[in-house]
Amino acid sequence: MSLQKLIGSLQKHIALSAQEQELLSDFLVFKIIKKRQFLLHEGQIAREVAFVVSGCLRSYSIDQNGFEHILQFAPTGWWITDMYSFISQQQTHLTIDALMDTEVYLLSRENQLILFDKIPKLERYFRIVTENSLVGSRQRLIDNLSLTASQRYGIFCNTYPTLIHDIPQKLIAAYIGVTPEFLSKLKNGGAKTKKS
Amino acid sequence: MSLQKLIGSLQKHIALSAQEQELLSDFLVFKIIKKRQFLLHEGQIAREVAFVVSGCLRSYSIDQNGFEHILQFAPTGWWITDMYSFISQQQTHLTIDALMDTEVYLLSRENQLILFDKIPKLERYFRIVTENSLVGSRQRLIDNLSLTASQRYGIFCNTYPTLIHDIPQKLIAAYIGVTPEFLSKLKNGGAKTKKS
DNA sequence: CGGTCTCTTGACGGAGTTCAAAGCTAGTGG
DNA sequence: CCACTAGCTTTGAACTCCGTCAAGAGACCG
Repeated sequence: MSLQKLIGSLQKHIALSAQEQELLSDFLVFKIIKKRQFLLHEGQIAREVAFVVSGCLRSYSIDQNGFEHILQFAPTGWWITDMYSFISQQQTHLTIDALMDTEVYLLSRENQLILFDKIPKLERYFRIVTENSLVGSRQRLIDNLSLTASQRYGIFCNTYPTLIHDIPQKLIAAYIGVTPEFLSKLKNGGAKTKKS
Repeated sequence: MSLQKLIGSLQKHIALSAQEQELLSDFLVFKIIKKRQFLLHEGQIAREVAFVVSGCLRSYSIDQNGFEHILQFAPTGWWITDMYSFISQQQTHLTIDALMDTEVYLLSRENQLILFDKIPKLERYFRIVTENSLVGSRQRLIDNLSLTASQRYGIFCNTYPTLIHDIPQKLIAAYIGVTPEFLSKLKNGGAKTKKS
């Protein structure tokens, strides 16, 4: 059953008894999000964090000129939410939608905090997951400050090898921080040597 | 005593008994880092996380062209380390040094993990601190993808109002992601209208 | 097939960089 | 307390990377 994917992720960091797994599953909600459907819309409150069992979600913000900037892709095995809205229960500035039909388990912040008291090991698990997310976010910040668009594209290909051929190229551009036109020129016209 | 600053930060999120405070303090090391001295050098391992009691630290990476990119400033009340190296105990690519004489409490990863078992509330505290750091890091990523250098300078002034006049301008440039020359032009020559 | 969305390509423009030089500030030593 | 040096800031001109705008060429879906 698909719940095993989530349990498998947990077992990498903590050991849960059968009873604890049972208790946890009572707090989860299974949901299918069809391609192009939304899990979270700007202005709403992120009441839940989602664990992706299959498919792929993305979170992004829309700037004042209407351009999308992708914060995170979440393929199988990843957690995704707007952490700001999730922990403060204030309105989100992000949007989360599905790039393809996607199965998720949802855990509400309310239930998460209850579980932290009932099963302290779960608080440990999420502490570790959050630490790792912070490492990734900080690394991406450094990459954006230090590297050229071309180098960032290379890193994207290494980070999300399964996605490269499965999603529109304009989404990759919105992730690495360039326009779709420029990414296209990077991949094709790439060698723009001045003619001799 | 300066330990009260740290306890005060903890009490914002959790309640510690006198015994627990005592136990915690046995695991902390107080240290003074003079201006320009290093807390962490590229190639070392970040064995500790630091809580700043007074003064200010910064963490930064050096790119292949020798340019510094500042990830974080840590004035009074902030925690700082290289989270990647701290949790993996692998070699760091970051450097942490002091912008002025700075007092810190150091907590080693080893001791932190012991404390998480002895005082689960501390794991909660660091879970919350890490969640908040993640929110800040993700927001900065969005800002770097969406905003102009001028707008990012404005945000810096709001985020670190106490630092603006206390640190060299080139450090602000290295934080917002422009050259010192360009930041200078932003502040002065600012209105570069084409002559009529 | 037709329409919409995506990808490509090119000419032009602009935000930010590079390099260089000169003025300023601040720390250091006598 | 002054002098000297080293680093910081400013300013300018040339340049680069990447964005903008526009038009055409696929690619997907009903």
